[in-house]
Amino acid sequence: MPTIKDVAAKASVSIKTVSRVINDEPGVADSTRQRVNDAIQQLEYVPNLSAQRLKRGKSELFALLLPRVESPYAIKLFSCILREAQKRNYSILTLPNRSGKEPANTEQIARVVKNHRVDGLIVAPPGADNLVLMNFLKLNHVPYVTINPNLLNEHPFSVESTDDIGANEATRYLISLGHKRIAHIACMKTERFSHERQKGYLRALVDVGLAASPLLILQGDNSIESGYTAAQELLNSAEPPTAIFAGNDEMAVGVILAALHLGVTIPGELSVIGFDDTPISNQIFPRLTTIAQSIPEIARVSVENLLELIDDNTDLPQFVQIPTRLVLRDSCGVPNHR
Amino acid sequence: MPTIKDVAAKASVSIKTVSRVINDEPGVADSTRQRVNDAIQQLEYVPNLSAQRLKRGKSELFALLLPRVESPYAIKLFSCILREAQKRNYSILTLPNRSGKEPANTEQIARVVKNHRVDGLIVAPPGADNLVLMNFLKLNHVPYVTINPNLLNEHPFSVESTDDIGANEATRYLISLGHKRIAHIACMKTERFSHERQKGYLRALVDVGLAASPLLILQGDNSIESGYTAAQELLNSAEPPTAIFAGNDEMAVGVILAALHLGVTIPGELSVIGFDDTPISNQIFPRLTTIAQSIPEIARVSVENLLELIDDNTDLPQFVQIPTRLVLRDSCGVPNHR
DNA sequence: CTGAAAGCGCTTACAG
DNA sequence: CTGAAAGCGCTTACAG
Repeated sequence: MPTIKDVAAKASVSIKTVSRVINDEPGVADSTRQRVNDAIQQLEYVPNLSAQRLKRGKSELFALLLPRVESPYAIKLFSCILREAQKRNYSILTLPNRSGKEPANTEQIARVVKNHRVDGLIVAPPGADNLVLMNFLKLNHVPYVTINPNLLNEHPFSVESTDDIGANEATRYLISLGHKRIAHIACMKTERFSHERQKGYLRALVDVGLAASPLLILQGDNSIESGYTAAQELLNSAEPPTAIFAGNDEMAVGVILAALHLGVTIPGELSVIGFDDTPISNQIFPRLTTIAQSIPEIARVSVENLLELIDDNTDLPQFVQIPTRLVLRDSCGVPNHR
Repeated sequence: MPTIKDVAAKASVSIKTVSRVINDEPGVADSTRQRVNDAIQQLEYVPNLSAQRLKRGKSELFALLLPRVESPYAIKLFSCILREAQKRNYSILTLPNRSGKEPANTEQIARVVKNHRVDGLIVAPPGADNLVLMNFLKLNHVPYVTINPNLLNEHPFSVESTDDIGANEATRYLISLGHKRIAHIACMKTERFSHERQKGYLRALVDVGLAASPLLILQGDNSIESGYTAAQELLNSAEPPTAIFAGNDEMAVGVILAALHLGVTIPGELSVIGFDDTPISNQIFPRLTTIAQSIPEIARVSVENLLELIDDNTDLPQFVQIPTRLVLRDSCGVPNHR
């Protein structure tokens, strides 16, 4: 492959001048710049990144700690972060995060981070809960941002969605349709967002003077199956709800399946609303009304603020919430008397 | 950060000796090796990869052209390739591939490949159909392997699943249960695997002397919705099938939803089998019997053969098929007379 | 506006 | 078994 020397020779200039052209530095005569660019074109020259990195002492490389790669949330996040990084000429090194607690894994991640001299880390959930690793990053002054951490105030900068407000909006929407018996299937207790969403749900009920019955709040585990089981229990109870707010879309899908099985029509006899706007929510029948997280926004804010941390900007907020929004589809309607 | 010089000074040896220890080269006295390792430990020294790459002229970096990052297939593939690469001390650079045909995108990918001096590329579907890019790789002698390309014999090395055999096994399984009217919902025609799967289906019917009625073969587009529509048409026809082999799991899920809507029980009145063993196939009710592709195997073979290509091994097969396997769950049974 | 020198942190022959 | 020298392909001061 051609090097900077080859270009310099071809354009009859010094390598320094070629370097100026490559890096868009001022102080090169237009005619010279033209000659150099021609030489670059002809030789199909592309700078060697390793050499640039070595000299600059900057890698222009982010590491992305991406656990549970299989979830649609993680994938969407990944592709959005990739795009944001690329806009800014950064590359992404993906670090798998099997089990966040395993010390061997932490050790390996630390090594890779040092080995590649990454400029900063983006820690997707549940990576931020690995405090050993987070501590390593702090001790080694590796800038990092966390997404949706369970422990707030432990990190230089975090991003999350307005889970509380989103859940509140979902519930208020059901109330506005006329529902009075609104059930909630909660996400796993270990997730902070699960409590946020439940809080938003409860507040909506209280605000309009509806009683929040413990009989209407069931614990799920985020899976389709747990939504299915919970919905069966609710629909077979003495006083079944007319609407169910599921803590996430998977469980909402479980609710739809249970309703189909029991011959309960949606949205005629039961309204269902989910959370996350996962791909499946737009593919299931009926298409699911849900609360969308703005993952592109989360990605953008993560990358932008990581760059701020790298530039040692100290007056950043410690965390930012990205607004959710209600996505109206076909799974909610006015309540029916059965 | 400490450099090789710091380690050398601390251990009172030359940097060359440190280099030998880092790279596990022979010809270092055990006591010296020990001293160097102690120094490395104390300084928490990790070699600078950019310097190593620059000197070695090897990047130990693969690029992964990963399109449609959102599909579960792509995600699984991604995480398996990541794992395989890491085992061999290779890093993965992920290249987004918006639309495979866009020339600007091809240009950008070509630049990044050169810029990073990647040792080789893994091209996930449908990247391999971008012949402009594949040609660029060939012209620049960048080794690459393709996964599931639509054009075979165009690439140095390709991996795919035994789509034909898998579909054949699925259909034979339904036949073995006693089904005689077995429908097929085909995947998008533009995909070669779609034809392979249909071929396997037809061969199974012909082999036992069952007629392959065109009324029983419907065209889908891989989506849940298209499976739903096709299943409704089939189940509402004069002579409905007792079993449906869907070309992929998404369409099989559509079949399940349609059956629920029409009050057709599964597997009592209708057997359904899918293809791919996507996560959803194990979460839906009833859990879906399907044909699994071995994505870990595909990843392993891709990475291994890419390394062979990089080592200039010329006696590789041009393509390899990875066996599929039947995954028995709850969506198939003996046919019922309605 | 342009360039010669030094050096980033390693590894590759080579010498002893 | 160990090391001094050269150089990978760039950029960073500095000089003119």
